[in-house]
Amino acid sequence: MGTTKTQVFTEKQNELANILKVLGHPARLAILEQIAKQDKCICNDFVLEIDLAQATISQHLKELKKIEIIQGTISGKKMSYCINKERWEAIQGIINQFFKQNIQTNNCSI
Amino acid sequence: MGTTKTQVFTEKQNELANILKVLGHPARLAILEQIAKQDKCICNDFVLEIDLAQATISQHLKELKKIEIIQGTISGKKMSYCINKERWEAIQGIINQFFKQNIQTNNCSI
DNA sequence: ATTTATTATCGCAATATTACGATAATAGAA
DNA sequence: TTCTATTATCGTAATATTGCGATAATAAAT
Repeated sequence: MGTTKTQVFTEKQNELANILKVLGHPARLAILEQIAKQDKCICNDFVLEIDLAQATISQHLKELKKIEIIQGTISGKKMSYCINKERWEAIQGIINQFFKQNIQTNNCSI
Repeated sequence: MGTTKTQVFTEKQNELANILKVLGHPARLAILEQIAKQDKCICNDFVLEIDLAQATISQHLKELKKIEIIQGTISGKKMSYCINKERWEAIQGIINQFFKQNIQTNNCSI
């Protein structure tokens, strides 16, 4: 227990759930917002802006990298993170596809 | 520890993160899909469709109710769940607002 | 009144997540 | 080379989540 029973669900459901789960943390949203609007995006920037330990920020960055919504390049001793715009839009698309499904509004008598 | 440091983030970030977190589970996506497309939506329907114990389904329904994306009405001894369409669309809007923020694409040399 | 069907809740075990200090690893500066 | 800055990773503690069986609660059926 404690583990999600992924075998029970479709690939699509698991994939979307995983994306949403990663996005479902305020620190990760804050990081994304900051990367999106800023020019130079190194990990230390986040540490200065967001009141979390450097180790914690680094962990969150790793999660975001896993769903490929951001990517990092090494530039000297610093790390430069940026949005993977294609993936960003793809994710937006996947989410919207979910929300655009037809909703039966006549199923409940409210 | 183990707790998200919500004080550190904006109301908006926490709110969106919370919504995404709830949506970030395949069982809850499956439930939403089933409610959305079906006509009669009682808890037992989910138990028959989704291979999870009744107690587990009930718990997931509770999570979904918390963000008000679904609502339930008692009809006899059965429970009728349906999508809260207004909220559904509002959530879609909140998510899209996040994704529509301007992305600096020239921040990383890739 | 008793039984049955339906759903919520409780209590628990297993696992995951969050956060952080300490430390490693690396590159540039002195 | 030695020091410093930057970032990742390890280990760990606290808490949260997931899932389930058992049980409670309620309404309908018998």
